[in-house]
Amino acid sequence: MKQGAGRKSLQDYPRPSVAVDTAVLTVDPDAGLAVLQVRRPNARGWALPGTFLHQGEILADAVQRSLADKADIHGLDPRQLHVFDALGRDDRGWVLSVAHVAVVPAERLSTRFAGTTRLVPVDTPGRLVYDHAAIIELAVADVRARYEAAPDPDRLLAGEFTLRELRLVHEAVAGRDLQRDTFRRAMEAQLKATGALAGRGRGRPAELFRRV
Amino acid sequence: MKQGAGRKSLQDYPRPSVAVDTAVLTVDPDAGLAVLQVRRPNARGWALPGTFLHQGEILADAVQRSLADKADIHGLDPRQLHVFDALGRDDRGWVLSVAHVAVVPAERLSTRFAGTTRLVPVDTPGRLVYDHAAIIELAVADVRARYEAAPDPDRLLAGEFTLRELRLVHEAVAGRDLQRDTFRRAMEAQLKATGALAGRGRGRPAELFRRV
DNA sequence: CTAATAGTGTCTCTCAGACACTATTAC
DNA sequence: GTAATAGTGTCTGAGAGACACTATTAG
Repeated sequence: MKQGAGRKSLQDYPRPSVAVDTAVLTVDPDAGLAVLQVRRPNARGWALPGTFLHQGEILADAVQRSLADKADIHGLDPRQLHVFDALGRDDRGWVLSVAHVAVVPAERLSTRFAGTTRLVPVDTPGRLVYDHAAIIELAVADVRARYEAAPDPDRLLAGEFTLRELRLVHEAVAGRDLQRDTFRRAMEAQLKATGALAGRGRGRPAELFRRV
Repeated sequence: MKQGAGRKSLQDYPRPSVAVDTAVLTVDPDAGLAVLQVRRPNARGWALPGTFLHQGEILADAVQRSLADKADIHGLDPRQLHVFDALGRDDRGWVLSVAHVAVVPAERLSTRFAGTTRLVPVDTPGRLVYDHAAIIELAVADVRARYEAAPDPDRLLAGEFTLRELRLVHEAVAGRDLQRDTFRRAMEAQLKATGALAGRGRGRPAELFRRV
């Protein structure tokens, strides 16, 4: 049905609050693929970092702000996953949440607030609020799909790396071992050999590669 | 930065308007894969059907309502694609738009409002407002990916159909010819033969299949 | 009979997976 | 020398693409 008398202006409609919630994933040397959680500010338990969208702010900026505030993490490249819009999902009222995923090297998480944040393996995320378990599942599926197609698309590794280093990152993301020779042949086409050798450690020195 | 004195409540933040915009796709006998457009109500040109989210409404319901109102189309199964949140994207103010895609059989579009709607091939969508060209691209990519993996996942065909009928639908979606024998072998594993024959038309009668 | 469509046998090529071999280092 | 790691040759099996053959109908 159209409005009866004249056209409703934008201001006449009640508006939902819009929030962002982010699954910040990293490859932890101990835990493997892990997700950052923050202590809930006014309640018990843990949650994904999130915030309400401020006026005149785009979603990606809200994600960055929430992580700067809650965990002192900067320079993220968040990707949208899904809008969660169930009516009863937030007891504070009518809140839509735009779920995001961001992948950062573990070193960049070193400055995070120790008492109010934790890193948890994605397979055992613990008891979480709202739709946060579903967000983690979407985030993991997204990152795994992207890492199947390209060498370290989220730049967990710096400029040059050996195929062993690359494979260990991909194994952590995939959550399973990958075959050495098959992995090399799949990735080599998307890499550029530098000619330089890694030299450190035992065994034959490995060649260093760069992304194409 | 946290708020200085006390905790801001939900009501203290200005909120964006939230809209939905939907690319309704169909396979038209003439145009192939086509998208439904509606005349802009208070301006020139054409746009994807959309509406503002009403209070206490979920996104999928807003999509259904906008299509019932603007084109008398019912029973959609919309899927979310992306949130468009650029600040200058809507001159009516601060509006987030959640893009959706829905696929419907061409017959279901027969009741659409003739003067205020049109069906346009997805390759030549014409000049559109806002981000609507981008929404169509996302919608087409989404539907093509799903039709590569499964036989007619959006049920453009009714219960039983021949492999020829199925292939013609998939060719329209893909926008290119598909090889008859390869297509059959790929899809047959995901279908159940009924034993019945189609009988109509020239040539050897084709067997009828159902989805698994 | 011919034309048209359905269904299938089969060849080739590519590629993932797997195994094994050689190459180069530390010790 | 042994242990460890890097790099590669090669076999196998699955599957996509392509071609061609047979099968069944209308006319």
